[in-house]
Amino acid sequence: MPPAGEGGAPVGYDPAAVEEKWRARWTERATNRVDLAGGERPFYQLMMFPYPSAEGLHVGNLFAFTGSDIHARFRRLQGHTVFQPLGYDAFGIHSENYAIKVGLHPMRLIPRNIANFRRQLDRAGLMVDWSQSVDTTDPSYYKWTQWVFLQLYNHGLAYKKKAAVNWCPSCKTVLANEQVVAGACERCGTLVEQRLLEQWFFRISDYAERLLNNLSTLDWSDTTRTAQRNWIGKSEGAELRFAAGTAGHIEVFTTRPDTVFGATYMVLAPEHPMVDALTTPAQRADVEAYRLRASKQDLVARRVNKEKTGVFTGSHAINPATGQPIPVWIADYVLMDYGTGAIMAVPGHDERDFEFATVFGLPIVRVVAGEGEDAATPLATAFVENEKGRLVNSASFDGQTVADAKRAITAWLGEQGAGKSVVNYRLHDWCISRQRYWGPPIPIIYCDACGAQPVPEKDLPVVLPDIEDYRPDDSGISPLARHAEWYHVACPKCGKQGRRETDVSDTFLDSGWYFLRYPSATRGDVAFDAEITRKWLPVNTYIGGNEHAVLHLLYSRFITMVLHDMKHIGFEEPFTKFRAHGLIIKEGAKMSKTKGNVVNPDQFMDRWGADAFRTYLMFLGPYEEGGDFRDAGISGVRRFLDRLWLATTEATKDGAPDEGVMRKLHQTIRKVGVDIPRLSYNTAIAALMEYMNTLRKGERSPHHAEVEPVVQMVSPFAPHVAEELWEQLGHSKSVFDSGWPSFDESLAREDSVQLAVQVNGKLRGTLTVPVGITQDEALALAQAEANIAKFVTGAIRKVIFVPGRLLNIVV
RNA sequence: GCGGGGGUGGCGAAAUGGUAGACGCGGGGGACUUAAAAUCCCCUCCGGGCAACCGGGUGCGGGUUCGAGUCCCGCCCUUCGCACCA
Repeated sequence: MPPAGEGGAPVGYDPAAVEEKWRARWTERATNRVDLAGGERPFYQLMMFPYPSAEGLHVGNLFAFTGSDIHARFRRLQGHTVFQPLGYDAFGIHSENYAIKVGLHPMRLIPRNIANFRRQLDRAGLMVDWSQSVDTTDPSYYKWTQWVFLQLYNHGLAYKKKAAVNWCPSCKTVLANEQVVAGACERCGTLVEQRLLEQWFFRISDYAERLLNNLSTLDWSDTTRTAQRNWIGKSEGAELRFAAGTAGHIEVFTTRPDTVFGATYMVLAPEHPMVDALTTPAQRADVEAYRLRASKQDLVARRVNKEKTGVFTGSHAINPATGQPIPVWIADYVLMDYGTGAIMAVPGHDERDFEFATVFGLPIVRVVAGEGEDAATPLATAFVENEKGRLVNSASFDGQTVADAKRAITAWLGEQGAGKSVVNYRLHDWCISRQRYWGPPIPIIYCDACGAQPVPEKDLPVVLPDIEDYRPDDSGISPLARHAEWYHVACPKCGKQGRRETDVSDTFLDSGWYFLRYPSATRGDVAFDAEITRKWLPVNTYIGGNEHAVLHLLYSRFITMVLHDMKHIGFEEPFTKFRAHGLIIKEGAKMSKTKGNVVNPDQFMDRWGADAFRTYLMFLGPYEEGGDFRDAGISGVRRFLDRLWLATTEATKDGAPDEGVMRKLHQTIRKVGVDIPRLSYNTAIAALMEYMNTLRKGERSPHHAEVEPVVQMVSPFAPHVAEELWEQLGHSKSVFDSGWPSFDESLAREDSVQLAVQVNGKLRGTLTVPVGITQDEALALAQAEANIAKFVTGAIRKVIFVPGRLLNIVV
C-alpha cells in the first residue's frame, strides 16, 4: 500500500482515488463528448462492439478495447477530433439460449447485462462518447435494421426461397453455412441436420466480384484479406452441357475443360433436381435408398466418412467431346451447393474421381501426359500436375498445353452450344432468416390477395412483442407465429387481414451497418444523417477480432456497397484500415466459462488499478498477436507508474533540464510516436520504461521539462494517472487536449556512438567513436586496439563500414 | 490435404541483412534504514577462466553473403483458418 503523506510531503500514488476522481471529472467536463458537427480533422476510431454476456466483461474484451482506446487517444493528442463510440450487439441466439437456461426473459436479462458491462467499461477508462451509443435490441435501433432490410428488398436483393438449410436440433434453429463448423453447430457442437424451409436470402453473391476486387484497395491485415479471398473462392472454368436423353441436359462446372475427353462418367449430388428423371425403374429402389441416407446424414458424416459411395442412376449422358455415352451416378461427394451440383468425372486427372472410379470399376482414361509420358503410360494415381502436361487421347487437341486446351476446348464446345466460360464463386447468398424469437422481426406482411408486401417505412419498427413463451419448438416455425394478436395484421396494400413474417433476422444484419448509426444515433428521423456521415465515414481505423475476418466484415462491406449503389452513402468500403488484435488465452486455451479459465478484470483493477492493468495488457506482447494471460509481471508495470508518480511529484523548475536526459527524451518521443500507430504498444511501453530509468537514474530529481512530455506519452496507456499528474504539473485543461510532445531531431542526435568492430564477421570489440567518423579513421582506431589488431593476421582484403553501426575487417 | 501465423534465456518478449536477448518478471548481491517497505546501484544466455578474454548459441539440415534470428531450398514441431469447392 502506498505510504501516507507526512508533513506536506507528496502523497504516494493511489490508483483507486485517482481513477475515481478522473472518472467523475471526465463526466463533469464531458471530456469524451465529441462535437460531431463542428470537430476539426475528424477521426473515426471503431472497435467491434461486444455481446453483453451475463458473465460480464472479460480480459479478452478489455485487451481489445484498450488497444483501440490507446490508438484513439493518441490520434486525439495529435490534434484530431476523435470519435470512438461503443455499443452492444445484444440480439441473437447467445442471449436467447442463456435466457432460456436461467429462466429469465431476454428483455429483462439484456438490460441487466448491459448495465454491468457499462460499469466495467467505465472503470477501464475508455475514451468513449456514450452519448452516441447503440443497442441492437432497442426498437429505435432495429427500426433502422428493418429499414436496411427494406432497402435490399425494394431493390431485388432480398428474396425468399425454399432451401435445404442447416438445422441444429439442439438450438432448434437454422444456421448459416458459416455457422456450421465441421458439420456441427458452432455454438453448441450438436451435429447439424438438413431441413427444407422457406428462407430469406440476400444476394451477396451478385457482389462477389466487387467484394473480391476491392480487397486490394484496403489497408487491412493480409491475413484478413486472404481469409476473405478464400471465402469468396473465385474459380474460373467452364460450364459444360451433357445431353441426357429425355431428361434434358446436365450442366456441370469444371475448372478443367481440357480434360473433357477423359470424362468417363458423371456424378450428380443426391439432392440434384434431375435425379428423378434420370433414374431408371430398375435403379429406383437403390437410388431412393441412397438419397434417403444422404438426407439423413449430416455434413459431418459426409466428411468424416471419406470412403466414396454412390449409386448408378441407370441412365447415360453423351460426352460432348467424344460423343460416347457415359454412365450417370449419384454420390454424396458432389455437393449440391457448389457449382451446378453435378460434375463430369475425369478419374485420370482428379483424385476424388480416381478414387470413386477405382471403387466402382469405372474406366480411367489418360488425357494429359507429363514429361516422359505418353498416351499409353498407365495411371497409378490421378495425374494432376498441369504445368508441363500435354494433351493426349483428345483428338485434334493432342499436343496442346493444358492452358491452351482449356481455352480451345471451351471455345470448340461453345460453338456446338455445349459449353461456355464461367466464373464460379464459393460465396453463397446470405441466409438471414432465423426461426427464433430474439431478433428484429423481418418487416414483411403476407396477404392472400397481394402476396408478400413490405411493411411501409412509416410503420417501422415492427416491434418484437414481449411474450412469455419465446422458446423455439421443433416445428421450425418461429415462436412469433403463436401470437395471433401480433401475427395477424392488415395488408398494407389492400387492407384485408394478412399475416406477419414470423422469422427474425440474423445478428450479422444488426452488426452489418452499426458503424453507420453511431454518429447519427440520436436521430429518430433517419437511419443516418447524410452530412454527418459524409464527414465521419468511412471508419478510419477499425479494430477487432480475427474471428470476424470473414462474416461480419464481409457482410458489412456488402451492406455498405448496397447502400452506396442506392446513393444513400458516398463510399463503398466501410473500413479504411482494419487491424485484428490477437487473442488472449489462459493456460494455453481460449478463455471460456466451460474451461473455467475466465479472468475477471475487476479483481485486477481492484488490486493494481485500471491504469496499471491496461498498460500491463498492452505490455504482454505484440497487440496483433495476443498472448497468454498470467499475472506475473504486472508489478513491473505498476512500479513504472509509481516511479512516474514520484518523478512528477518531485519535479523541479529550478535550473535547466539535463542535456543527456533530453536527448533520451527526444529519442523516446520519436520511438513512441512511431510505435503507437503501428499498434506496437509493447515496445512503446518498453521505450517509456527505458526513459524512466534514465530520468530516475541515481535518484536524481527531474526537471519539469523532462517530465511533462512523458506524462503526455503515457496518457494513452494510463489515462487516469496521466490526467492527475498533468494537473499536478500545473495544467488546468485535460492532458488529452494538450497535444503530442514535439520531436526535435537535433536534440535527439547523439554525438558519439558505439561502433561494433568485426574481423571476418566475428565481433572482436566495440569502439566509442564520434558520430561523423570516416571509415579510415575508424579503421585506424580499430587497428590501434590490441584486442582487435591481434585478429587481423595478414593483409586486409576488404573493409565493410556501416556508419554509426559497424566496421568489418576482412583478411 | 491446402492456406496463414509462430518456434530466440528460468518466464513474457526485443532486434530496417550489421554488437542476439532491449524492456519487464523471476533470481542473486549491495547502498539507505534500528528494522521493514519504498527507492537507488550492480550481476543474471551456456561452457571455460581470478581476470583480460576465449569458445558455443535464435527448432533441424543445407545454401547465399564480408556478415543471417532476419533472405533462399529441404525438413520437424506448434497454432489458427479452410477443407470431397469439381
